Amino acid sequence: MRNTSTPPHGAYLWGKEIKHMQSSSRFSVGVHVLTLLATNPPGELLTSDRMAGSVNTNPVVIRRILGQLKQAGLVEVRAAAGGTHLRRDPAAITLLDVYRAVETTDERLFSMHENPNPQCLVGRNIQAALDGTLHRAQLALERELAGTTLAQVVERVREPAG
Amino acid sequence: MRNTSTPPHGAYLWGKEIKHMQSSSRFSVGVHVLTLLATNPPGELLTSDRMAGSVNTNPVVIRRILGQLKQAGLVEVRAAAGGTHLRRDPAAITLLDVYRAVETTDERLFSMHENPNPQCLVGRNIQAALDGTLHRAQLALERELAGTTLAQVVERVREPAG
DNA sequence: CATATTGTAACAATATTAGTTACAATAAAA
DNA sequence: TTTTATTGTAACTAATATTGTTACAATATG
Repeated sequence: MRNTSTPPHGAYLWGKEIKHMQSSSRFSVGVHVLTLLATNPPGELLTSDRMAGSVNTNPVVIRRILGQLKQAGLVEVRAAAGGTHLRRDPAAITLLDVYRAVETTDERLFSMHENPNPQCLVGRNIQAALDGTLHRAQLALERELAGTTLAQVVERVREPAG
Repeated sequence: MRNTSTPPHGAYLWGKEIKHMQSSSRFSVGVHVLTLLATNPPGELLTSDRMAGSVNTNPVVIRRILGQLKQAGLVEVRAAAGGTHLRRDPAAITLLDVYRAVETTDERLFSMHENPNPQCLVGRNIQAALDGTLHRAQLALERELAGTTLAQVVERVREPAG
């Protein structure tokens, strides 16, 4: 019998201790929502119900993601007879901003098995041996996401061919 | 009521239609196992029980991953009084090989919400607008994984400081 | 004050993962 | 040939994440 009391596996880089990285559709929904806001006539607000109609989901799902985008400073949400609008120029919002805003549970791409046997050379050193590569892999991915702005997405949505 | 019959969300690039990308510890366990095999005296075999002792998990978990590594041509597994040994030089196995071998359920990093409203400009074009960036992000990550070999991991395990 | 909207709790359904037990199939060794 | 250790795999549990849903209090706008 092994691992009866300890958690089965754990996180990789950058603090927090949550288990899985479960890439969700939150990221694409987040980009969708922000694109809607960016293409909305300036000054006008959008309700979660309207946005849910475009994404084709439940308004609560939109509100949950809006809450994350709000916390990241990307949007302002007004209750009551309100709605949402962007707080930054679309050219100043990158896909990495969105990714980081919505993928809260575990920002790492790789999980590590938690309790390798320290009496074994490999078990003792495998984590440190992998750390650098996995970190670089994550950075490479984030660099790509940081290279696309919401303004560019809007442009491509407006001109699908070009 | 929306989306009552269709699956809630779907995969992104490259065929297959499975739902979540749930990055597991299978990748790190796979690398751990291969590192054990690479540091094992040549000619000798390792049993799943021995490897489970180093990883600190159940032998069946090891055998499941060995099955995937075998299918990818990285190891040869012999039943009975058997065990496992590498089928390639450690310098000819990259971390991308391992990643692809074990992350079978969904090799994509990003999922897309599946049924955006086609009557909306954004809903109609958001997928295509995101496709290129997400593809490049995935390629950037894979390029990093392809840049580290099992031989390098072995080296770092043997000399943790350098 | 009336009202539309947000924020959030609570729950169901689904999926993935790690861990576990059990056992038939297999091949090496005695 | 028999014994035996090991693999391969099915079946199950527990934990967790996610999406969708209902319900309703809080809120601010008009």
